[in-house]
Amino acid sequence: MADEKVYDCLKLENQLCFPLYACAKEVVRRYKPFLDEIDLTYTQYIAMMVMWEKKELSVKALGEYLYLDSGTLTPVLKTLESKGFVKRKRSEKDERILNVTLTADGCMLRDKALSIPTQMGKCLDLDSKDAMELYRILHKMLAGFTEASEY
Amino acid sequence: MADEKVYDCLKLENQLCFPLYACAKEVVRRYKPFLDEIDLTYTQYIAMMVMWEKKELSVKALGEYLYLDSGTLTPVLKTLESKGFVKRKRSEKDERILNVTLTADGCMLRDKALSIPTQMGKCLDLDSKDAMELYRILHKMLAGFTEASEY
DNA sequence: TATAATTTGATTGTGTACAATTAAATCAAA
DNA sequence: TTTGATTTAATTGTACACAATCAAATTATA
Repeated sequence: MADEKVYDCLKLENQLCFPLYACAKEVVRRYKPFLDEIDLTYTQYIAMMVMWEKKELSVKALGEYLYLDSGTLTPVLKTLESKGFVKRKRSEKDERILNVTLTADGCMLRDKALSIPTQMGKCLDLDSKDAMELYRILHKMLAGFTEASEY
Repeated sequence: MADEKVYDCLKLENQLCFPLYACAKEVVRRYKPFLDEIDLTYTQYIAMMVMWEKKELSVKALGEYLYLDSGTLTPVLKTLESKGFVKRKRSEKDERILNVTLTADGCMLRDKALSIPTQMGKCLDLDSKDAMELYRILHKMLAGFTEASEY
């Protein structure tokens, strides 16, 4: 009686959220040895990815790309600035806006990071069909989230 | 020249890890309003899921289910104990082992949690085919991880 | 133009995550 | 059986993550 079927929906193995949560953590953990070599944490790495692409960006815009708020980004960006990879500067037109720009050192770091995606790909060993499916489904979910939060 | 194709592999949109990381965070965030009602955080919730099923467990065994180490679990379990949902007690046979047991209050919480999986399911709005695919791929990845870390 | 509302980051506090170290207990080998 | 290795949690330190609040600047409105 203690293990009635009513409770099956609360079993860890029947959750979709849990493998998502656990996988995300494990993947970030697998990144660590590679990211250590370029002195970045995972959060710093994805922030740099956007910086490499955009060169200059406000904290707000960066946060929208990364799904992170200023409470998380402020310390991350301060660390990246102390490492000399980005500069933080208030906009002259609107002092509420803080613009983040890539430095020469930050730009050079891009070349050091080039090998990381391939190395990670190997260590996940997911066949390309599954990888594409996973990519598709996750982006579908994310799209649903941004849609739902804008009313 | 600044945006050569060599760097495409470092674009955020070409990563598989990033939507995984972002989705996991968003899903946990979506849980919050529901979990607030039973005074649990997400980590506490998944710990309770295992406790509801197993009734009694060592910290180590719990950590293996959740992919979490004692550095994370110790404070989580102390909080759950302070809320009266679990008891922590050293094993008499082997004092290195700390056994966690479900209390009557902890057991009762299970009924309050019953509606959460359904409510979350609605708010993710993923069709069942995609949900099954996602479940399959994530578990495949997790299996690959545990395999790779046992040598 | 005052005043109110909004935008934007920063700050604060709580709660994970995890590596590295410590400490205690148990187990294994010579 | 004593020493050495292993197991198991706890502790410490660093780094997110996010809700809530604050503060400053800008924009909109009466």
